[in-house]
Amino acid sequence: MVRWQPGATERLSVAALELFEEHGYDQTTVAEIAERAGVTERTFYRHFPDKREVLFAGSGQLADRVSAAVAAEPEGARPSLLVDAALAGLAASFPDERRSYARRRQARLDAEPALRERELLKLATLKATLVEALVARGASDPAATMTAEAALSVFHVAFLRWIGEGEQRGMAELQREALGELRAALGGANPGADAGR
Amino acid sequence: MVRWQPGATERLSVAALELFEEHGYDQTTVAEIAERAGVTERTFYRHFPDKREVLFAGSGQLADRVSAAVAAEPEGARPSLLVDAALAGLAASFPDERRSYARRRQARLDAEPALRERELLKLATLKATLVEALVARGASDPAATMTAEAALSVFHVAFLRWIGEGEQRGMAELQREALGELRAALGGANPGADAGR
DNA sequence: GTCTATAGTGCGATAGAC
DNA sequence: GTCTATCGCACTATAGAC
Repeated sequence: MVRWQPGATERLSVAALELFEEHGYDQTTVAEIAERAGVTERTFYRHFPDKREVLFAGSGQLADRVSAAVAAEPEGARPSLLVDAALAGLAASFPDERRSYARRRQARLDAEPALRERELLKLATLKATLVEALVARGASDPAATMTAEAALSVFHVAFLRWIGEGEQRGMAELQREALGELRAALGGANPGADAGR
Repeated sequence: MVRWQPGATERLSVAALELFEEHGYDQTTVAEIAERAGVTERTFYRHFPDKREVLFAGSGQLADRVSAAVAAEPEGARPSLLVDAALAGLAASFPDERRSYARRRQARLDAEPALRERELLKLATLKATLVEALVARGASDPAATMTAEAALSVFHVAFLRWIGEGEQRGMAELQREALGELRAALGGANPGADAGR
């Protein structure tokens, strides 16, 4: 007989999402999550630094993919190309199969301010990762910061639509749409911005 | 003899910032903050819903000013004018006299992830407030969201520079600079975007 | 795996302003 | 009297220390 089943991190995440849906975040104790996952409360804290983190198990991978996508572009590439690469890296992490799970998860994040805070911190961390990757590809400091701000704005808006009720389009298309809207909102047609593609 | 001195909220904020500077956020208990402010621990929680909130006492006013500034613009005004109004409302909340206090406070926010999370939540709330105000002035939904994203990006970048070491320029000028950088980062010169002023 | 500090809540009592 | 701000006490759960 095995001492413990593998995949404790995922079991804890799944158990937590279920319990949050059943009784709400506040009304769910870490002990209950651990019990449903078949581990002790102490073990929960070996896998997650705190209760909020339990719904953010995959956030590290996301940042890694963005870094890799930008790093794959040639040194000194135009910012708009780097943005495209970053957005492509993000879109790859949100295939349509995950949409249903993402909707359930997002509903919990939206319902609980404590989880929303953590989500915002993850997005900010992702933004910092992107700035770092852009600088490594030769972008200068103010441009890298504003480019990352814009890219994350586009991603976030697209993601919210992706998990919106009845939405069928994929992340890549929704990101293209949001990028166009951002350009339009800033008041210019930006002629030639996409001329290189 | 009076039973309690007025201004408990501000006393608690000041005491908290001092204690965080002296011993760090984690090593400061709510009881210590309350004691320095001359109230009990229970009273702390009547002024602030939790420990993190103690450094965000004025955040409601900020949102109110942004709302008011946008609401003062004419119905159906161009988005770029509404952005200018929103940024002007924000800049008015950061006069040079507050810069020194803002630097001390920001140093604490940067040092403590828990406080950083709350800061991000406040910024997101401010963004939502701005979206609401823009929609009330006739902006359509996608444009309002992206405009607010852009405006908050500009504000945040400008604010970080405003409290930067040795920075002398005011918020209004720094916001103009950041807005120009954002437009440049998106790849177009945006001719005519500022023609109305 | 056990123990403990402390964040945060619920409820009741109290004292002053009006 | 009502209203509001404070205090006191008991209590749970988180999270870290040992």
